[in-house]
Amino acid sequence: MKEIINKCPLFIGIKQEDIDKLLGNIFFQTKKYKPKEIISYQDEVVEHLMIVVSGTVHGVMNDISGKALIIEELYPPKPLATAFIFGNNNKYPVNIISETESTIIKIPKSEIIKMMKLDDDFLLNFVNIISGRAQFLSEKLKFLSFKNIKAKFAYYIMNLAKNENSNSVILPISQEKMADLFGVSRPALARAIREMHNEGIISAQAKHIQILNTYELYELVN
Amino acid sequence: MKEIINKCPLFIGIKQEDIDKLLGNIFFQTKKYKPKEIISYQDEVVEHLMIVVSGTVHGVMNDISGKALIIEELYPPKPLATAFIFGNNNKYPVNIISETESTIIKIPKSEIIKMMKLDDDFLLNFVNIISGRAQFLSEKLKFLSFKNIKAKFAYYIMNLAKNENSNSVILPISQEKMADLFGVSRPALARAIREMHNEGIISAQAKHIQILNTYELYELVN
DNA sequence: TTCATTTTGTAATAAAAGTTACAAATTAAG
DNA sequence: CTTAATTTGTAACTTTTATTACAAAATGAA
Repeated sequence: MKEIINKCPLFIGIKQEDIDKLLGNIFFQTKKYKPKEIISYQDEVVEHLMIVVSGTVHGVMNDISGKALIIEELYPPKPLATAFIFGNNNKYPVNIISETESTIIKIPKSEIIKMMKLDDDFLLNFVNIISGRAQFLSEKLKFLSFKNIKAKFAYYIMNLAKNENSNSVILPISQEKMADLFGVSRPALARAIREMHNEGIISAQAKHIQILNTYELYELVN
Repeated sequence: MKEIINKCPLFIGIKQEDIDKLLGNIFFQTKKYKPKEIISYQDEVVEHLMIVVSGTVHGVMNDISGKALIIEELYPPKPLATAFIFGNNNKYPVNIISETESTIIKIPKSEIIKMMKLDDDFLLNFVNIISGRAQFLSEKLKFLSFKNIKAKFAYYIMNLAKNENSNSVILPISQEKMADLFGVSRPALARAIREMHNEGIISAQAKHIQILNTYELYELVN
């Protein structure tokens, strides 16, 4: 179990002995769950930091018909709902269900604060994780908030081009996956690409995209 | 200036003398900016916590043509880009521009950590703010991922009804704001509500909504 | 190389949502 | 209570996207 815990993002960069000291100074529980057992309910107030140390755990949204929509899969040594422990709306965004037999460490909120004060690295890790989450969501939201598919694709290839520092890029994923990332249908994405091609803004040939008119591409994003 | 600072969300609940002690123990700059002066650039690495203490500051996305899209307006005593100081992608998501004459306190990253260790309430405030940000974004993202406006509205009133534990709810915000939250146009939202009303799923009269067919409402969400 | 599989290109049609504009209803302020 | 301001209801029309279906091209495995 120790090997699992010190691979947990919360303890990255902390020496084994410091982790032991940290965990020795606080109160926490280790709890086992059976397959399909509910670990916590959507909208329940989050009182603990939970870390999966064995098994698989699912974040699930249920509808009334009993159909379950798996939102997230969590494996050891992932901490759970880190960004939902504090804040003004600290409730589980989904049901948390043990998929297999699983073991979970539960650390109460008050003890987390203690840990942050005891160890600079833990503090930094914790703050980094939550911040990273906000940043990821912010980026994702930016995508969804573009007004149409052309804008999304324009933004996407502009980012690729910026990283490559070149005017021609090779799409690293299939249209299918890209459509999924953008939250649109695949033919609609293909059509958007085709139209941008026909308008002379880009030259598109399968995965090979060349930016022909940077100005117009920028215009599309807005 | 003191009165401004102790109203800052980061210092809420901290006694004036403790705030003084806190700020006395760390290094920070106070900087003045002229109207239209750029405070920091999009994609620049965030090195400081900035707090607006006078004037107005804009978060702005620029396109190549020079047109500026104001993303956010910031007034005293708002802290700036709190969720972008730490994390693995800690860059300004937008350009930060001083709209008027403005004064800004700049606290280096390392000093923030010091402050978090010096004062429990500051630590909690900071963690609460970035967590709240992640939660806000997560909620917003959930909305955007529903397949149409009816689904968004159905989910929204189901949540209200669950909290109220009743079949009839009173919308707590205007359609205008709701449309904004959903990322849709206001008339389109009004139309969706009207159609659901005509279909007998709900009864809608201004802010008063009554759920008539729970099953169909659930169906809409999926 | 050849054949099966996956990915991409395309089109027609339907559904959803945006835009604009204005009237009716509601709310807030004096 | 009256009036102004805000919010809500509605309609016509346009744009965007989804859906379905199939052909062409690219890829990969035998």
